[in-house]
Amino acid sequence: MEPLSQREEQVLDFIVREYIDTATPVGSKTLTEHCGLGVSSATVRADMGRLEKMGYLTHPHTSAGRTPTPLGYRYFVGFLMRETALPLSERRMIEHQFHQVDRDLEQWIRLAGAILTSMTDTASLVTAPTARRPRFKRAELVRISEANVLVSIVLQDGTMRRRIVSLSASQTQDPLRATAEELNALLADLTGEEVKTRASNLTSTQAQLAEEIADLMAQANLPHDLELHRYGFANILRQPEFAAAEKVERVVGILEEPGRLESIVAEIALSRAGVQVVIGGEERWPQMRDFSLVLARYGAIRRTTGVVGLMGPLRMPYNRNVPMVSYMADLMSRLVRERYT
Amino acid sequence: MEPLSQREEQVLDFIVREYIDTATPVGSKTLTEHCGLGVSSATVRADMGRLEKMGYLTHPHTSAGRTPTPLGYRYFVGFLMRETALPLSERRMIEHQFHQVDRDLEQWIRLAGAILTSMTDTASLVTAPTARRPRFKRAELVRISEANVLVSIVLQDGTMRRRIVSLSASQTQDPLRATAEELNALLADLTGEEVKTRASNLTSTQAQLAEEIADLMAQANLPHDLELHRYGFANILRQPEFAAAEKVERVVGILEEPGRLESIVAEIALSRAGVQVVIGGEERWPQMRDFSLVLARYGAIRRTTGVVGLMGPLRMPYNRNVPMVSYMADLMSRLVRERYT
DNA sequence: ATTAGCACTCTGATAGGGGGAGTGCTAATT
DNA sequence: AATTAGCACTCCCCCTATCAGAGTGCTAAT
Repeated sequence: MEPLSQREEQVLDFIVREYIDTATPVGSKTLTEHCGLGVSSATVRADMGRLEKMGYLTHPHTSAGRTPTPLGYRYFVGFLMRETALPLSERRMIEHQFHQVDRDLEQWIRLAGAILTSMTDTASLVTAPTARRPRFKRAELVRISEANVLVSIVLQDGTMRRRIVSLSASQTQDPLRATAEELNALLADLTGEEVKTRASNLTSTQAQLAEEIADLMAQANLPHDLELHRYGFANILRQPEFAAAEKVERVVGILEEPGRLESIVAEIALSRAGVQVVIGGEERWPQMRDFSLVLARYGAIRRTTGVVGLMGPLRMPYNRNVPMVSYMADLMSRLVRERYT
Repeated sequence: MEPLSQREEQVLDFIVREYIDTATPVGSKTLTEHCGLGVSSATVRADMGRLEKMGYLTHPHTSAGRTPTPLGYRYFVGFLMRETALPLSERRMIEHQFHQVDRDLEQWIRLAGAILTSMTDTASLVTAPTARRPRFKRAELVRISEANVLVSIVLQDGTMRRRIVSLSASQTQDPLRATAEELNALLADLTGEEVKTRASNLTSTQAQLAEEIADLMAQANLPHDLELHRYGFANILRQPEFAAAEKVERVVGILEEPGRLESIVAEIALSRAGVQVVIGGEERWPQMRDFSLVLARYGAIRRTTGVVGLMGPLRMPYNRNVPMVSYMADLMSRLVRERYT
């Protein structure tokens, strides 16, 4: 693939920006008129033809203007859109809102989602920060009935899990409390796998409970247990590209299928640091064909990390949304570090 | 309002059933042909006119057939649709699926939602069973950093809450554990209000923690904290009445607005026992104009109760869905009682 | 390499014209 | 008094034709 000439880049750049703005295919004439490129429409047409052959643009049909392909957007995000910092005034406004709110994780998450959604007019995604390799902190055993015990565990990152377990030997509350204390001493600060191996050395009731605990800890790491909070999906549907009914179904389908978005988000955001932009699913997630994700990890690196980001149509203002997500991730990181260390 | 004659009832009955089936307005001719009413179309037309004047039917426009109004559906549900039990074969199938699955509350909830959705082709709503007036069981204090403590509480019904609290006086883990034990002894089996009054008699750290606990318990009772699980909303959008874009937005809007559905569901289902059918929001919830809810409470009466149900378009097969929800509520009640008592 | 010019293509909006389904009314019938 | 047949009327929906507009692709000239 030969590299793009400077003018071709300018043309692509303008088409992407214009299309993001107007949602209508942009033709050679409007292009030459609106951007001060000193060439005629015919020249631009030739460039457009080449860009199309290289896969950066498409036609909806003969005789409509060009629209960017996912590849075109990717080129734009990678090479053309120089990333600018979020304006100070907006940063101030956001921080102000965080100061208004209780120092409470759940509230931060909700606020982050609400701010992202309202400032970008697309859907936002936020997870709570969790430890990469969670470590056991404490377990609590509550007798619910004859043989049934509610096992609730707290991990070092503050994550909680619970499950009702049927014990093979029934116990009253007092011995249970003793068992819990023993387990807490034995398992403190262990990872899930370590709990599991430790379990094999224990006796009946304790062994059973330890295995349940190991299982709960393993579950906490599964992507579909990520607890991905979603906000503002109605905004996506307001975009003109989702006027068609079958597109709407695709949105709702992705929204609903349990664990689908979670695993995609986990894979993307946890793979690398910095803002990740995934446009149109990139062969890896065909059901995301019509969507772009702008995600960033936040938290204390190598310890507790969460994800914030956006999901929207391909045609989204990347040059605004990327700095937005980037700033929000920084802010959340700062908050988490202040709180958890 | 004069009562309906027998033939008028038959006409209304047929129109509702036919419209539910076909989603197209039904005219006088198709009516006389398909149902063995021994009268001519002109007679039926007269009846239809009267039914329309009384508010049970509408026209989309002159010279289309009639469609039921919300009032028409309500009459149908209340007086015409005699409720039949779910066929034994289906009951068997459902129970079988519950036996396949671990005896775990979360799994039951997910399964109930999935079954309701797949067997009715509409959206389903399920909440976990919670105590009407939750009572404190145990609290756990985990030191997270200098002055911050993770307070996690378990209520008698197995509900869990957590919050990070900044203590005025910092403490190490060991005194915290002692504090927790003291609090657990002091607050055992108290309701939220009782915890609150008890808090005023305590000293600094304990008082602060007890107040946080009372606050957490109060929050657990707020409708928007209901944890309403939603399944199959994509099914609603497949219905022909939601082809229009602005209707789709209304669906997603209701789905998203935090706490909206929760409070509606709470108010309806917790008001009375038995299956509650709310058609078109009934003046009370105007944003539900286009939807019907079929909800039922389940659980151990006066103790732990949850809600199962359906949400769909007005035009839904009530004669199938009501028994469906009714059966599911019975089944869940049985499971909960087996488990929790 | 660029450009002006031109033929061609496709969309989207607009208007017109049946066909069809269904109503509402009236007068006749039972 | 209720029912019915008949008929005029209304409105939707689908199909078609038309036309302006926008944009392309090609070619020949610069």
